[in-house]
Amino acid sequence: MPSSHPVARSRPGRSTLVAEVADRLRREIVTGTRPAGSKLSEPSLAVEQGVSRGPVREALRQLEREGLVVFDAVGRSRVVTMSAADFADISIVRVALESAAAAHVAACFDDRLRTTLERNIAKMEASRTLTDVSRLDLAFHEAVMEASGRRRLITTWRSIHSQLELWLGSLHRAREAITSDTLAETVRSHCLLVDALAGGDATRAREAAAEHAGGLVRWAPLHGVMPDGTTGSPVFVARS
Amino acid sequence: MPSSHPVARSRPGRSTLVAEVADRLRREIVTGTRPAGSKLSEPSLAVEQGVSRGPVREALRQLEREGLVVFDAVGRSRVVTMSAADFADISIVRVALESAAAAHVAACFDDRLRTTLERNIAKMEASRTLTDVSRLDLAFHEAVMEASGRRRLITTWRSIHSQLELWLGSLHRAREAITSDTLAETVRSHCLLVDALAGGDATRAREAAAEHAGGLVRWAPLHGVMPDGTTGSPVFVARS
DNA sequence: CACTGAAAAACTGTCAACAGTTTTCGCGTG
DNA sequence: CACGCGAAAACTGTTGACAGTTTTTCAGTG
Repeated sequence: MPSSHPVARSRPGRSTLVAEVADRLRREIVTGTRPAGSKLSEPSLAVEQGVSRGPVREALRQLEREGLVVFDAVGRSRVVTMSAADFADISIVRVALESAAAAHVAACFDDRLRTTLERNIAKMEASRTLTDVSRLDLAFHEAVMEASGRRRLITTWRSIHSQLELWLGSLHRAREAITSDTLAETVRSHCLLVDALAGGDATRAREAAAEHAGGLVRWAPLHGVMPDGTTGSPVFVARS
Repeated sequence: MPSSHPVARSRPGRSTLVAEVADRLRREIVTGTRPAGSKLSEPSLAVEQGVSRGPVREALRQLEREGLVVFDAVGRSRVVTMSAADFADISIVRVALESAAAAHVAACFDDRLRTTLERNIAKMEASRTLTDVSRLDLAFHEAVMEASGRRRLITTWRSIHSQLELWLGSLHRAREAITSDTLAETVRSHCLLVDALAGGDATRAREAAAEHAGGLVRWAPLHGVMPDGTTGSPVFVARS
């Protein structure tokens, strides 16, 4: 297993330049090396990364698509600034997509998937940092999405993937340890989801996924630390 | 009301060159002027549209994001080829997103929205071609999505918008007339959705939206005409 | 000291050109 | 006639340069 996230590189066989720039920049953004709101000028990035403006331009557009970079009306780009409201926004999309995927996965659940997921949960139990848990959580859901076999569901989910990483990362930088309570709750929640998926009932799986992802919404902002370091009350998501 | 679709142009104040190319190309693709599978070479497009390769390149990447263009492993681009399975795929995402939006819209439904939607339905009743109905249908759902006020829900929905247009367009070219039965059913379905939204019950609204969008899945492929002109049986979507 | 305004610096949009690779085409051969 | 095979054409990835515009700097002024 690779140590880096299974991030959505561009097409595999392709020229690696724009992908390299995008990967490096993505990492710098999600790790906080480039803080929210930082200016991203093409010439600076070009010399920094030792390439010309072309690839930088394309990389920035890709990161825009991933929601990590925003362009203003004049064409200038900055690292996105996310508020709790934005996180709620993202979570709505996440819940929608993961619920749909769960309903389909329930219909094609097999032992191979069970093994993958349970192995992931086992690693989660052995984790001691939020960063590790987060990485495993993302991998867990990536596996579920892929199991659904619905290509566009997956690509759409991936398009918000990085934003989740960014938000969670900003949370973790403020609070790296994880309590055994939180960990146990996380593990339990994932086990429940696996059970629901294994049950083969689409409706139950859908609801379990919604509950699971919704749990994160209720939990994450309650740490009270916004990505910009300020504290604020989370904007809430109406649950039906 | 503008005669052209309220398509997702790039940033408004921006340089219009890449947006222009993308818009023109998009129209040519969804209208079938450029059939599925057509090669799209940067130099040809550049001379055709009287610009250099740069803007063409960016426009192609944007259309890739919209799912209208695909790149192979070598970097060559073609107009996407959609199968009934792809349409089912897209519909899954659509149902997921529109259901989520409906749940949120139910909580903030007002008379302004009601007027917009009912006016749209009225125009629909007066339509005589599938093309017109489709355009109004898309506008209807765009209005609902926007009413949800969830930015990422909207942008994500927009990212599959063009693919729906492409699929429906290919269907319509094969069969331009619309029976009064189909029209009545369409209108009825939209009215039901409005009622559900107006009801203020998130769960009911969510289900109504799923039912509504799901109806299209069951209906559209049954015309039996695939975008490439062949006939085939639709791949089906498991409903929970 | 705050403020105005012009000059300078920086940045984006666009273009044309080059290098390496892939595809296409036509020719010769079995 | 089918089939390799090599040359030519075409295409993508990348670069550097130029024009127009925006932002920043800074000197001069009240």
